[in-house]
Amino acid sequence: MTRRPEAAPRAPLSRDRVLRAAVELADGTGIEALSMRRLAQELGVVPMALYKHVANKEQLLDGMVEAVVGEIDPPARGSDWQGAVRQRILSARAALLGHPWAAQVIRSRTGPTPAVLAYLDSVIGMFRAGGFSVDLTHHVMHALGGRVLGFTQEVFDAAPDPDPAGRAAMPPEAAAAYPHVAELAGAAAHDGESVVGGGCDDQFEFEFALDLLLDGFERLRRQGWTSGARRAGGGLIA
Amino acid sequence: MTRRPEAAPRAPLSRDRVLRAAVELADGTGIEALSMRRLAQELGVVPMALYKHVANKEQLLDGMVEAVVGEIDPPARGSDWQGAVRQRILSARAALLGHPWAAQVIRSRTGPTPAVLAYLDSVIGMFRAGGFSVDLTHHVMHALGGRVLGFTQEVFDAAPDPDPAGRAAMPPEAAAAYPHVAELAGAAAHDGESVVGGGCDDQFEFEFALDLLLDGFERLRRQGWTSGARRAGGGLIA
DNA sequence: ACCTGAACACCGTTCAAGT
DNA sequence: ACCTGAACACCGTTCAAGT
Repeated sequence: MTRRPEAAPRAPLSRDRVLRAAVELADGTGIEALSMRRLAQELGVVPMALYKHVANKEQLLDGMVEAVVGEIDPPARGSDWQGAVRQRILSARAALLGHPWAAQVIRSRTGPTPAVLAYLDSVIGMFRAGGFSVDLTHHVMHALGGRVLGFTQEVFDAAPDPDPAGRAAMPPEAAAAYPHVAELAGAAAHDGESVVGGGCDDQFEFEFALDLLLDGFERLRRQGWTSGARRAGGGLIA
Repeated sequence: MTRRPEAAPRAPLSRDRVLRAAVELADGTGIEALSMRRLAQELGVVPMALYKHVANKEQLLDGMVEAVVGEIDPPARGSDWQGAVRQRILSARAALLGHPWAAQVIRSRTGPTPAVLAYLDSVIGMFRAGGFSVDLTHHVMHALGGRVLGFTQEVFDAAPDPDPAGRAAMPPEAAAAYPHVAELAGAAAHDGESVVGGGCDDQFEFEFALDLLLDGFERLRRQGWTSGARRAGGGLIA
């Protein structure tokens, strides 16, 4: 009996195989269920075997981010800056949509990985090519924030309530205490939407905010905006 | 020897005392160091004693959010909607600035606590009073996202590098690979600023994006915007 | 009835013992 | 030289035993 049981086809471990298994595990069971021990079990190895390919869990998460950011489509050629940036950001969003854990993991990193840097570099380049000063480009990138990588700045991370009845319903005493929230929830209900954050059309909301910002950027660029007007007090259009 | 040692003045535990100690501990040592066991130790009690006052750690975090949101200044009277919303959001930001952990804890909650609901209700009410339709108010709240509670949608959660030399320096090979990032970092360096996310004037960037959005909102309101134009394709100002 | 220590089922990572 | 099991220092929470 020297033959190993064929049910456990021990393929040789590699950094790539570890990362792909980690992404798959996080996609399937959620990021909070991703542990070194659980991942090792999934790969049929002892936990310590993973440390041959990643220094620690932080580096594992870095590698997972690289994998997801690598899925973003390359820039399209031949459009104005606004179309180019819009297409690129919506590609980033599409890539991240398949990995619900990605946004929070990216935010938890202390710095950009090479793939993220390359992506940011290309977006910054689009603004520069479109006639934005370095100064304005800087602030505009801040204004986009995480949206540049396709994730929305929602107040809560909660998944939308899968029960339509639970979405629409708001207890009468709550509706009385928070009339404006109730009004919003009520008006959105006939669209199958609900209170801010739950059951809304995320894609529409993302594009609404993105376009509002991009239009504002274009307006500032045309005006030759510089940050010299800092703290001039209040609105930008005074 | 019936006297207890005075060094351990065992004040009676209460929900309020637990929450205040938790906020203090998170402020001082970071949210990742906040554990039920560590908190109990800080209060001089056995871990299980905490469960008399909070059902579990999730409810502890909810209570901490309530405490921080309770610090937000009440609305000011007698300004236009834009000034009122701006003041309220900057108050929220000021409250959260003292608690670096608050933004990520709020995002991790699955739903709004009563204090958060009351705050959102008041902001929604300001838009409605300012002449915004329910429809536009809905999308405008989404566009603000977490910014409505004062936290910025930065790509990374990293604290700025405390070493000024480390902030300005970018290795030559990195500068070559990411020229646009390098240009931004270089131009910002003389201000004591750096690559996107590190060492910048956060307050300025926050207000820059906030005012850009508020100005965009006002423009849509004046135009009588409705969501009927959904997916008309591309920019909002066509 | 109240309180609490031990225990359970986990973590990420170190390290020494084994081959 | 390589591999790995046991161990360390933690978690949040349950539960039964003690007063």
